[in-house]
Amino acid sequence: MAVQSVPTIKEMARQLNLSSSTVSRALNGNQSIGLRTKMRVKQLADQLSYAPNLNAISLKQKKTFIIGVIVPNLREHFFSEAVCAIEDLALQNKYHVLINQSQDDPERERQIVESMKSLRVDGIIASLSKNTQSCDHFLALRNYNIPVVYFDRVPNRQDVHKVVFNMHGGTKDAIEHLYNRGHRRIAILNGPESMASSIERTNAYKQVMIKKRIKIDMSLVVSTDLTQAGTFEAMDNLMAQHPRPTAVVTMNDYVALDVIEYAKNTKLKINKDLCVISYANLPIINYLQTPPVASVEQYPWQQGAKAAGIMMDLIKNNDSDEPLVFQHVIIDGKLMVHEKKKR
Amino acid sequence: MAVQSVPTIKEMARQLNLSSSTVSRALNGNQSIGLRTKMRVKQLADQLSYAPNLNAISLKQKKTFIIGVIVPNLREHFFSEAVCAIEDLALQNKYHVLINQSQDDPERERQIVESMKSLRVDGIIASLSKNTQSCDHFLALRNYNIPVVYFDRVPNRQDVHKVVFNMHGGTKDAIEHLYNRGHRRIAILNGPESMASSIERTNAYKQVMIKKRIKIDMSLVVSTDLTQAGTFEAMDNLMAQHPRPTAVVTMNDYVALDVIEYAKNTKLKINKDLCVISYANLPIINYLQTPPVASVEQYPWQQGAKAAGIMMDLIKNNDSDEPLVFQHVIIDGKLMVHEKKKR
DNA sequence: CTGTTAGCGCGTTCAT
DNA sequence: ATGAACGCGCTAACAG
Repeated sequence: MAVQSVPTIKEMARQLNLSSSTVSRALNGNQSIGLRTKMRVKQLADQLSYAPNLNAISLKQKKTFIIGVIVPNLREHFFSEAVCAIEDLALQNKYHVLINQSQDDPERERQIVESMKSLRVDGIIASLSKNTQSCDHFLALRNYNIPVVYFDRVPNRQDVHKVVFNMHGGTKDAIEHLYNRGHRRIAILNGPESMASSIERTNAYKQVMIKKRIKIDMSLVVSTDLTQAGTFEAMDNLMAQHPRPTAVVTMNDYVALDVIEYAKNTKLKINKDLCVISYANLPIINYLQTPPVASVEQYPWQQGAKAAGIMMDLIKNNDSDEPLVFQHVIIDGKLMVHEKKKR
Repeated sequence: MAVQSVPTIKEMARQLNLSSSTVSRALNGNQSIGLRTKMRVKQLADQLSYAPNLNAISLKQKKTFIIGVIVPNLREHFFSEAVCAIEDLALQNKYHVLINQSQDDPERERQIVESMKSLRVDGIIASLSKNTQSCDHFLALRNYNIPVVYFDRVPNRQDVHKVVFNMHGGTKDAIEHLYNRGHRRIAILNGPESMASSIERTNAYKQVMIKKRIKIDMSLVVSTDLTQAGTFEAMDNLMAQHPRPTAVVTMNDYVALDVIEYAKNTKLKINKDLCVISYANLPIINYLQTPPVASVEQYPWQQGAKAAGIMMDLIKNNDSDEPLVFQHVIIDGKLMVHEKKKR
């Protein structure tokens, strides 16, 4: 058998003795094509399982119908959930989705942005890597009119579109919940200090403490690298204090798991000796013997969906002359109390 | 400010009073370009943060440098891990990765394949959706010379490249481990009957039973839809038997979690009244009060890496005339026993 | 109704 | 050392 050349419009035109534009029109449902011709073309296309070459179409239309998505990683439930939402919405709008993980490496993030620029994606939805300082690589996309919508981990500037979680409100709720349960010495287990979420948690903490007229003790607010070892070390330091904290608010459920593990190892009773509240509300929390007393739900699906929605609007109005307004959306959390199940 | 046109070779040529071919050559490090010109071009490119249009290049070279990846979902640790490996290997080889989730929906899987075909990806790495019966949509890719490598959930045919887990061996190990601990009535909680893994587990089960001269009781081998409700129902039926099973091998860790939850609800002591072994070896297992006694590690990273490796070979030798040999790689599992930690 | 032509951005001859 | 011309697959403007 001779090497089969890949099906193109031109190739089909040759086989059917037509011009390539006729074939093109037939496939695209143009009115002015004879029914008979249309049928012949469609049948052949079917038989060859023809698929139009999007590269060629993109080149001509200056649109790729691809949305790039950059997230730190997909292992975290938060991001895989957000990505699901984005993928769903994009597919509904006939867009393709190009997902890449920065692995929290700024250099890798740069490369990904560069590669998406080369691919001429129609837009990028991104959550910054943990250590990203500058976002020049994202700003350079403006030369190519590629809009960017950030979510969750966003740059600290006004001239961008972003969807953020209301960390201040969530933390306030968490700490007040603990206060209402009688806790006065409450610790915070933050991520790296450079992360915006760490800073906001600390601010919210201070604010509640002031409101409740409790003396602020900054030795109760600690940063970790989010590893288990880091958490154990931080807990060692916290529990060595006098009086020791009776409650701790952790950066996320993964850290909370490590705190619970730490408690197990040191014979502390979770939610009795040490009360835990975290962020995220992972499904597995429900399978734990001693879950945190509560989690601040961050609604990853909604965050992703909102970001994707903004992106769709931006893309669809990209040629209008409306003055560009930067979208800043804030998603409120909700304190989910994990009641002990009874049967 | 006038609307800035996007940087292209042509545009830069205009600004520099050069021809586009000169600019092209300068950017690609062609020897025959004057140093001075080369510098001028590179500087302008830098200033405009020029990025070559991959669509144009793909059109010409008939290569997109994109690898498509199709997985049922990214929520499962197994798949996100495998995807990480693929992404890493691809990036090392200067390939882009296009990840999509079928959400276990065969129709959506079809659409994704179609869209990747249109994008002219250089190859597809796929794990089939739970309910996919026919893989015609994948076979149609041959018209476009797009190679496919399957992993984990693979089609049951010889004329494809695939990386599979040695389910037979893993299950044998699991059941013999249970046998050695004294269990004689061992149940299997399979996924849908159509899944190859379910069938293989059943076969391995029968084989061990025969070898150990235990009468096979097929009422101990049940299928579920993998939901919590399905698992609870299946467990109700199993535990109603006389004598009831003392051990159960579950499809994966997620099902195992539900079995443990079921046990909690019905006051069964895990690994005492009911011994559990599952597949996957999720990180969270280590945080459970009563983890399964063992898990069959399936090495998702290796599976992904192997599939990506095969794909790279296929792509690089795509124009050679070597007779095409279909790669069938089998990854062996390992029974990981979860010892109780002591401190 | 259908064919011809041109051009999207790029790399690659072939000239000069 | 540089420019002109061509073509990848496709659509759209213009012709008939």
